[in-house]
Amino acid sequence: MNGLGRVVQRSSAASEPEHVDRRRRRREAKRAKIVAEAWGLARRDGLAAISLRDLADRVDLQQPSLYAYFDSKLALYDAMFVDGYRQLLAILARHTFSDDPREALVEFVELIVRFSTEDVVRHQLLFQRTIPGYKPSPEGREVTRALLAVGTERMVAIGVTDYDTPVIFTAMVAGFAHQQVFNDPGGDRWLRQVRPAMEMFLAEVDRRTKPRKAKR
Amino acid sequence: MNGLGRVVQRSSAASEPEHVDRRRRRREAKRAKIVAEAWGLARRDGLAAISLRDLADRVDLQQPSLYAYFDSKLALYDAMFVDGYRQLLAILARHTFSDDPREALVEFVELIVRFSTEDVVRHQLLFQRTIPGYKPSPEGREVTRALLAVGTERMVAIGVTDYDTPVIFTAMVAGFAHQQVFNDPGGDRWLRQVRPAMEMFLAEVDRRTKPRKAKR
DNA sequence: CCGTTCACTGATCACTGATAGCTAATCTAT
DNA sequence: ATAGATTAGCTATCAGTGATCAGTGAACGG
Repeated sequence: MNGLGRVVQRSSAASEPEHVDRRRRRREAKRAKIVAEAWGLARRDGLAAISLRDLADRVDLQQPSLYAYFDSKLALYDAMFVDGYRQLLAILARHTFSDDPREALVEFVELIVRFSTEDVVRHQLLFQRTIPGYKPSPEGREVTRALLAVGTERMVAIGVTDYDTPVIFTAMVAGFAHQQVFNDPGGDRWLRQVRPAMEMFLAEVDRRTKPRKAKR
Repeated sequence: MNGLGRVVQRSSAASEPEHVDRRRRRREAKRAKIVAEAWGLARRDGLAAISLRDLADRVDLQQPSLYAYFDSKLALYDAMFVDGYRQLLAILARHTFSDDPREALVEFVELIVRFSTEDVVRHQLLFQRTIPGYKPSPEGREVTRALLAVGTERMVAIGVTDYDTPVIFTAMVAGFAHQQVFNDPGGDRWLRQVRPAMEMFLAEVDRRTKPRKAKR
């Protein structure tokens, strides 16, 4: 090691001295803390009722300091949006799906419905366009695309290759999640019907994929 | 007619002189005007972004005067809620459904999906819990109950009598409306799949209502 | 040790929904 | 016709909101 160890470090990753990295890490951690507290506030007061002053209090800052972490309130919502989708994607990635693709499909839908009921405001932000000026950022669009990919994977697994069938499928998933969240918050009235509904859907898929007599 | 015509009128409807009625009518008309302008503002700026000052300008009032017509902003949202459901109920009442109850079911769902896409913010207010403190008033709950009654009627018409099948049905209606509104605002990607989806649903209903061999 | 960047603050702005107190105009009853 | 009451609207003001700006002190770099 020569006289200035960190100079060597820096040369390895062009203009990235270690303490700068540490600072960035601290900053990222605080950003995450803010987002986490924002979820808490949203659950308490409603998604659209988050107050930046309340939020600042919770993370030991003054209100204007939040603007060092987020360009605007909408940017905060966007961070929450991305965070929420990452939570769902993590759950899906963690889950070990059944080998039977039909069973796996049921599990997939049930996971999404359960995820939605776990946190109403999260469901609102992720699946409904409720905040007036908000449009997902490129990063936001990427996580939604990632979820779509997981869904497409499940469609392919049951042999769906056409364009129309997934349209019906997504409507059903959205509908069950929505109804469970808003019409039976604490219960499982719609969740319990996911399986029979998916069996109905799979019967339809069978009818479509093999038009006439074929055993499988 | 005697000397004081309106005195006679008054006696006819116990403590309701005609000019009082006229005042009430004027007041009711202004209330309706306010609600109508509020819809316009909501469509322009977003449902949660309605400003009472903007709204007051549109109906030639000062902002505090709105409180003579609505106790609070939430009360305004409630009036819009009731108004929106009445619009939908009117459409359903006006429509002459097919004699074939299965065809009528398709029409029913398509009407609702079309209604939703006609006005995104109306769909938001009616079918999603998006305004933080808002809970429908008794009047609001009544119009939702009225819509439920129409749906139940359609279920009965196709021979559904159990408890679970309508749960699936409502999820599908909600899902198609939601997806059409938010994932294909101008188009008809989900609307076009309502019919095949309903045929799938009706096949399932057949399976459930006549378990084994029966022709019909 | 000097200069720069970072993290944060206090003051302030325009705007929001809501309330209080007032003023005409309109209607009621004598 | 006129005193009293009700209605419909106003101005002024409140606390709270998101956003902006100039400034401060500490940490870091050469």
